[in-house]
Amino acid sequence: MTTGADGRGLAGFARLLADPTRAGFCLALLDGRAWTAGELARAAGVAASTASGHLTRLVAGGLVVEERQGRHRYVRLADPGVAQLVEDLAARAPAPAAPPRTLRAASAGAALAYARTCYDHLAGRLGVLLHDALLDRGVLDRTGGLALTEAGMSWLDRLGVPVEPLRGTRRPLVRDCLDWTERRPHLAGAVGAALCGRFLDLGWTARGNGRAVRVTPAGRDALAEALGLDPVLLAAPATRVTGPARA
Amino acid sequence: MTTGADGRGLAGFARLLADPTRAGFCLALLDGRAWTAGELARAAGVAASTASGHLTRLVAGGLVVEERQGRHRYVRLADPGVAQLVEDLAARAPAPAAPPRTLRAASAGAALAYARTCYDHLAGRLGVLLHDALLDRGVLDRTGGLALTEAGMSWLDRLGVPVEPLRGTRRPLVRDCLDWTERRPHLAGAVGAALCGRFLDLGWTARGNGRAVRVTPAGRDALAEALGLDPVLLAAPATRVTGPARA
DNA sequence: CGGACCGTTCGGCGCGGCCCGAACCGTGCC
DNA sequence: GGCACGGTTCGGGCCGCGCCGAACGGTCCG
Repeated sequence: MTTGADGRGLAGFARLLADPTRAGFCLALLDGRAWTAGELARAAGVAASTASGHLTRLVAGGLVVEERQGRHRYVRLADPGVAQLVEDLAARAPAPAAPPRTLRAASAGAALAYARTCYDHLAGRLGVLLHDALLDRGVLDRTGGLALTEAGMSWLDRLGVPVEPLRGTRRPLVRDCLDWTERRPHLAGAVGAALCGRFLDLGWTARGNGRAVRVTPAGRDALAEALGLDPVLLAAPATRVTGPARA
Repeated sequence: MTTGADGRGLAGFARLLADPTRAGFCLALLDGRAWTAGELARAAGVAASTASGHLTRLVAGGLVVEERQGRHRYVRLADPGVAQLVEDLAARAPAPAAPPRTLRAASAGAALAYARTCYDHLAGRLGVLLHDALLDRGVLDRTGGLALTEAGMSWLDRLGVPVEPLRGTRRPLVRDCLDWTERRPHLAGAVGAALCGRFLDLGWTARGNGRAVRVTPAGRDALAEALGLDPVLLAAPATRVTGPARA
């Protein structure tokens, strides 16, 4: 019943994340997509055989689920709870001693700081902007905990995101998620995920490389309209020089 | 900024919990109290020298803070966030293969299943009962996320738990915490912690061994009154052999 | 002042697990 | 059919680290 009065269960579970390679896998999977075993191996810089073993352990431990298609082994985080766990742990982990910032990392960082997915919802400046706008519009309410208002439910409905189907799950409708780059909360939970998906479906946003997200030209005006914001606020990140990142 | 694109930071942090002894320390510290190094060593069944090294690592990693008094080294979890992290991880960890239930563990388990602290708030049947009663009384509201109502704030005020001082912190006022034994949510967050402390201050509850909590005779009537419940519901755990099967 | 007690440091031992390369299997494509 | 490719399995090497006991230092107390 209680999951082990001694620490063996907890330790065994934590050990899954206690290896740099496995931890790197999980961080990569935070983009919410399914990766193949080989992609993860290359991204982590280990041999395919090594990656294979790690994935088997992660699957056995319930952190990750796999789906075999032909000769590929697709793998993704088991559920949003796992994603949150990884985020929480990573947020507390001290930065690994003088991160060797390459130029590429820095410019990728700029795109990520502007907008990215946090597992399955929006993060970065865009995520925080969304969160703030929803508070301003009365979609969310914060007197005594974060909650979705009545007005918010019809707002979502008009956007094509009916709330009722989201209720069934054990997942909270709305939840705070502390933004790494902004150090302020953005919107997570079932509604946060549904909104992120809806924006992609509508073509208001599109995925960039990795976890990066960009706002499409059409999305810029539509989002501003829906949120009651000035479109200027949704301008792309500063590195306009090279044009928007490739889709 | 982002805490390490590679997994080294995360892995190093997770490794703190990846050892059964250190994990056991953290689980013990979930009672919210400060333990001495020796107490933890005995509880975990390791030599004092071993425990000393582990504690040094936990402190360096920020999971635990220490306070030296004379020849004692007192240690406790660094903050509620760490406690939540440990709880979340432990809840996901699979039970460690055939837990050797001793008689003593079983009877201690009964007390714990009735009422215990979950770091700094109430858990167990009592914690879930509290949570449900607060929903019934309209102190909490669950339409669209867990939130504290206006009525709830004045209810807390009458109880001697002013809400305003709780707002300053980054901690959410109210938060769900999944109960290990009941498999249903109980109340965590700043309000959950304040209530737990207030009940102890008022003498309505008292600490037992470890994380166990009991309701005092006076507290039984006072709690029932405050929550609008039948005092019978607050009866002690089933020393009464065939109590209702614990859900 | 001397003894009891708590905690730390150090040396040494042994296990576990992380890594790779090589060989093998199955799938998909030309 | 034959080749390219993704993934897995196996064996071997290596390093990290968790454990203990012994010795030492600091604190409290009689």
